[in-house]
Amino acid sequence: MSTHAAIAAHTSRTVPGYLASVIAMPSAAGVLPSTPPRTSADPLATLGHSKVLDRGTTVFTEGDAAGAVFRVHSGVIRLHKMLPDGRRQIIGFLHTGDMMGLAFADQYLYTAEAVTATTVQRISRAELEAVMDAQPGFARKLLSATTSELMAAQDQMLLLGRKTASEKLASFLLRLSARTTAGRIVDLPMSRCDIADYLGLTTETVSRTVTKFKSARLIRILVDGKLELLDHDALTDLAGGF
Amino acid sequence: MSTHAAIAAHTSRTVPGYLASVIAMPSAAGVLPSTPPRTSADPLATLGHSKVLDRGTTVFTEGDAAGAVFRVHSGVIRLHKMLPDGRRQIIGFLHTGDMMGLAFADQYLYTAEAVTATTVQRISRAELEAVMDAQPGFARKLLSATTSELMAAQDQMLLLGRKTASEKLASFLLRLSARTTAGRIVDLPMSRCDIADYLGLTTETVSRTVTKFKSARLIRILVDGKLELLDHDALTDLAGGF
DNA sequence: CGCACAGTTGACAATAGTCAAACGATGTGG
DNA sequence: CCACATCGTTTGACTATTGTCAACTGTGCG
Repeated sequence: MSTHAAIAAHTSRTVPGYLASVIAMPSAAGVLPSTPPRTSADPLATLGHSKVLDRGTTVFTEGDAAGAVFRVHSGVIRLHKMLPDGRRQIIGFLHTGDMMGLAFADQYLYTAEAVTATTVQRISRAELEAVMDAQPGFARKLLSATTSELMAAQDQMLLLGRKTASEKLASFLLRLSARTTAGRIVDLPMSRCDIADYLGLTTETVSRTVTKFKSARLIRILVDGKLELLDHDALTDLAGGF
Repeated sequence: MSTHAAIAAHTSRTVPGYLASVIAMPSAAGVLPSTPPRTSADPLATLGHSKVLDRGTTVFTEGDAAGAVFRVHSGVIRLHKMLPDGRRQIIGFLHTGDMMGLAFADQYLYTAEAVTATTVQRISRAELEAVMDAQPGFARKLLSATTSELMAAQDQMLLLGRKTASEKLASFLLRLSARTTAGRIVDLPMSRCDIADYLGLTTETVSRTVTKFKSARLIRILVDGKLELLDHDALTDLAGGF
């Protein structure tokens, strides 16, 4: 179980807190050449300030006063919740462009930590509110992003409640591969323990299932935390149409 | 397992669909006497039309073209997703005031069915869009509601991924009781199978756990699908601080 | 009255968890 | 430069929680 366990961050949490909203709003860097000059630039671009975080750093902790939202500019962040005895459930992994901490309450509802070295942009609640007031379309963008995140959360409920270990791992790998443009190569920056706590399994079960997939020639482990999907179709069948 | 199983409604669903957003916007009936006349009345009140649904009726099915959102005026609705082999995961139960189907995509991502006799208000996407255009604050209300729903989904992930059968049932009963004002009496309109598919368990395990709670004097079964919480504190401990 | 169905209970099986040991990579200090 | 410590991962043996299959009970409805 979670190596983190130990003393659970069990602050008072009767009040609903901030929650994550993944906002797909790629930074200017990735603009397609064919795209005409955009009429509405990123309204958050000039707000707040950026921070560089080492691997393992905590961005905020469940129960903390929630004064700001964050946007990931590079790297991977994990969000998790904990039970009093230290059992951990990872709520999601955030990549470049994703936002976290968006909500209308006064405490964070989960902990955010850097899986890899990351840069995040901190935007205070006040600033965010100001943008929503100034730009009528912005709230709808946030709504759209939050809605997408909710969809993902519902898929995850199906996974956690009804899928077997193999199905969970297959789904996880396919989702990661769908996220990256690079065909069959998947980047796995997180530990087996992180994967386990995301899929509702133990490290041992994840490890055994990975070994099973290797033996069945479904995947191949590469160097540097990368992995190749050898049989996308078989994995898709396993994952249950997702 | 789900008695529903049989032939799974396995339509094409590569395109992301509509998703649920629970909108706490109590109807005029429940206005507090102390509340001053509200400046902004329910902007959806006059839209669409109401339908009365029998117990068991399907409102919409996963994969259907998503042309409208719905608001529950009375009764209880369940939302579920299915795997190709018929395994079912209930995503949530909706009560009076809750909305479903809100999203920015063209297919419903889950099925909605009436647990009890219900009345629902159907609002077309076009009408909803029009309200968002006309009332700048409305998108933010929807955002707030969607955000709350996402918080609930994240709690459910923790439950599904990390809690034991007893902890799941205790959490479930406490959530239901928190929803109703009537102290220790909880209304359980859904079947054991529904509860099982919501908690990621089987009917048999739910039944056994209920029996265990009865033996331990934690709960008492009443007539007509009602139940009394005899030891709220013990249940809270069991549920893991929630 | 009896059929149908939800719920309960029992016996047994299986998936995943627990505990433990060993392995490999990485980094530190002698 | 190598020994050693540490951490993440893998593998094994065993356990246990939950699922499966099946029978039975109780309740409501035709």
